[in-house]
Amino acid sequence: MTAPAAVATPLRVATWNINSVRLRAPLLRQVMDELNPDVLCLQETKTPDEHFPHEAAEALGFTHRIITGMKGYNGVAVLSRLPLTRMPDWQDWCGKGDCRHLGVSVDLPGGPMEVHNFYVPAGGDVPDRGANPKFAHKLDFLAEVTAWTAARGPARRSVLVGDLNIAPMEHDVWSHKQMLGVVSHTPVEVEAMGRWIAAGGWYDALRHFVPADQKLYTWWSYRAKDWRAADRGRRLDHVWVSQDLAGGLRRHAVLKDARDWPQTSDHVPVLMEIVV
DNA sequence: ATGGTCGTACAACGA
Repeated sequence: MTAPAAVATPLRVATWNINSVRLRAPLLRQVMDELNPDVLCLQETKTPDEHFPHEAAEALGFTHRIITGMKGYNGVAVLSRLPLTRMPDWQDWCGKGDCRHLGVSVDLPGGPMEVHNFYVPAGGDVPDRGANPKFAHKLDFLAEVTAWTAARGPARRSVLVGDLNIAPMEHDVWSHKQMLGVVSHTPVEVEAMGRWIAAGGWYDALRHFVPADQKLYTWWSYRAKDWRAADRGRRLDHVWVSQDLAGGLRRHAVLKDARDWPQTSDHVPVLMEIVV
């Protein structure tokens, strides 16, 4: 007689571009109340490691934390209820030392699972490599990450989340036609993202739940008078899973109401529940 | 067609 299979408990992974972790640490309580993630990946923490609000994270049950931050810009963090190990093959993308990626291993009963937390360069305003060094940096970053991904081979027991600053599909933006020349939705960026996702054999977990013909956004500009009425959003934040985890996808949530919180980020938290 | 708002850190830059 065989032993009964272990009961699979879904893991809850969330991602949020928090746009300053020091300013918005109090909002993490609301993220926990609404989404209750086991692993929370943050981008744009904008904080040197010595000033990270560890106490606030600890108080929410995130006893394991791996962070990489710098003064004023960028910065990513992985907060977890489960033990984490930083992955050894850290890359300094484009040689800039700008704290845009953490790869961690999460200690789970069924074996370790990789979590990659990315903050891809926004790319500035002009979608021209020659005229705009920030756009060149974005494309170079994507090319480097894609080459690294291809060299590692297809992802297994892995999740990739973050602010990837690209809205690849027609209904990831409010107007495909009007956005074709706007950085985040240009064909050259969308193609670069396509090469990245193919290189890792990644699976777009949010679009597993929301059909391609339905609008799906995770970001709304601060500049709109009434962001909800205008609803000119973009899907800049992503959750990708390795093919072997696609069958374990159980539920997603895009916490749109967070966009109305007092002094909130222009991105909203996104949750994925996965049996691993 | 343009300007619109944030955060960091104190002028200007990045988004």
